[in-house]
Amino acid sequence: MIDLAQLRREPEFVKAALARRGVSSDTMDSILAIDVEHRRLLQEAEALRAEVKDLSRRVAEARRAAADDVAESLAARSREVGERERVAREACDVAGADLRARLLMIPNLPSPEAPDGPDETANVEVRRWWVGMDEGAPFPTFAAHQRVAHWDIARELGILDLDAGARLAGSMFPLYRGDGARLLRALSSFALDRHRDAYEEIRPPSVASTETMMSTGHLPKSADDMYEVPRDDLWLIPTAEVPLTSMHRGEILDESTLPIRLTAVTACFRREAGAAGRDTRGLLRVHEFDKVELFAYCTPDQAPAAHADILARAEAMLRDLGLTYRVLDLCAGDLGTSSARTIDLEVFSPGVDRWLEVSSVSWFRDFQARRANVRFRGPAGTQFVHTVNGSALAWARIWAALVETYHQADATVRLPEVLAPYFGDLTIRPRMT
RNA sequence: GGAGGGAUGACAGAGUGGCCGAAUGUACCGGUCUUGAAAACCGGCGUGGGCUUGCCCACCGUGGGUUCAAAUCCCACUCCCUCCGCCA
Repeated sequence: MIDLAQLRREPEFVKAALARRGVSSDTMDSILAIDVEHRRLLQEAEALRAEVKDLSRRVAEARRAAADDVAESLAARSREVGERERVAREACDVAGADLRARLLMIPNLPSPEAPDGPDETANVEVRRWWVGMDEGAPFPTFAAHQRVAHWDIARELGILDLDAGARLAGSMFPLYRGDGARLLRALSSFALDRHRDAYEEIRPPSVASTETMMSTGHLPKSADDMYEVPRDDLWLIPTAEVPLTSMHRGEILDESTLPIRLTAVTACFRREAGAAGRDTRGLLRVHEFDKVELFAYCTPDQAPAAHADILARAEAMLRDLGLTYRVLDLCAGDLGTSSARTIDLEVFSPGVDRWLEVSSVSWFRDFQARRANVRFRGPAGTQFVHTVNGSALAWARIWAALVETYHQADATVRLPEVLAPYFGDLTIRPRMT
């Protein structure tokens, strides 16, 4: 949630920032108008409330003085004022609820560093990396055997059964088998071990309450993108960011404990409601995938370094996996609701000949912390923490990129050395069954 | 799923209708004392909101209700503990 006090204090600044991501100035003006009205009603209700309290106090005094008739007349007056207070309070609550509902729909202010632009076409490519680049090698051309789509390779090797997944849950719910399943397990272990030096491993629930979903900004705006369990008022998490952000909800942290850095592997569930039929072959876009997330609660001062650390770790993993990737600085118009700045990592998957998003490293400033009410106590008093997070990494697309990149001329897949401790024999051969 | 007990400030723990936003202890911060520290003593010490910055309002798990007045009474819900049942 944006800071209402800031909106009042410097409305033109906030409007200008939000205009960069398509929020109209009229929208903000109507919020400001409701805020004025809400405060007027609040003052009215509170003044009446104070009067009721004062009268009640005098009732008690009169009772103590055994002046029962005085007490009764004071009580009668208080009843009357109380009735007016109830009316004022109701009007105030209506305005307050309206104000809050509108504020919840307002996205975060983009960071000044985020480039201008209306949508993903304006994202800025910061750099590319490929094996051998540092030694001056040109962007790879990829051999013919690398130009085979992962779904074809996977069928041949028997490591992915999309038909079975569809039978179980519908299309875009992949079922991995054999070495395909084992590869996912290896990737998660590889990532979690790698970040153990600084990030505490968490295994959170895979579902979250409506309140929890509100904290990260996924609700109310993105309800259509998530799976709901209405009977129990729960939602399947679209990312570990959701539980990790709420882990310390409502707490006041001691500054000395910051940054609190966490990592978790979870299944991530996405309905992909707006993307039906687009880029959905194979593992390009699926409803469920595993992902290792890196996350930090930090002070505003620590946030840039924490954000950079997550980006550096995600990139280092891609390099160690020997995958070709590029780094995109998301423009203001393409940022997620809660984010002030986001750097995406896209891996190049030669068989499908496209860049696939495998990580999104975001800095939310205090937007999520304000919703989740996570603060810290420092020398300057109590203030909201900053949250940052990023994937390291999303496995379905990494799986696809690995299988395509490392597809050999002999039809096997030869995985990168870095996975040896987790996968053993790095060669995936056709299943003998 | 059933029965019972509980939820109060950083923590512990009083408070069962009326100056209770809340005793007391611990922790924490400042001071006195001390060569220094400890102890002792003195003082301070929750969060958020509104405006005429001194006042007002809200917050005792959450949401309703009763009352002139609710931490306190009533109802529902959530979570924790104990026991029973079921169970990977």
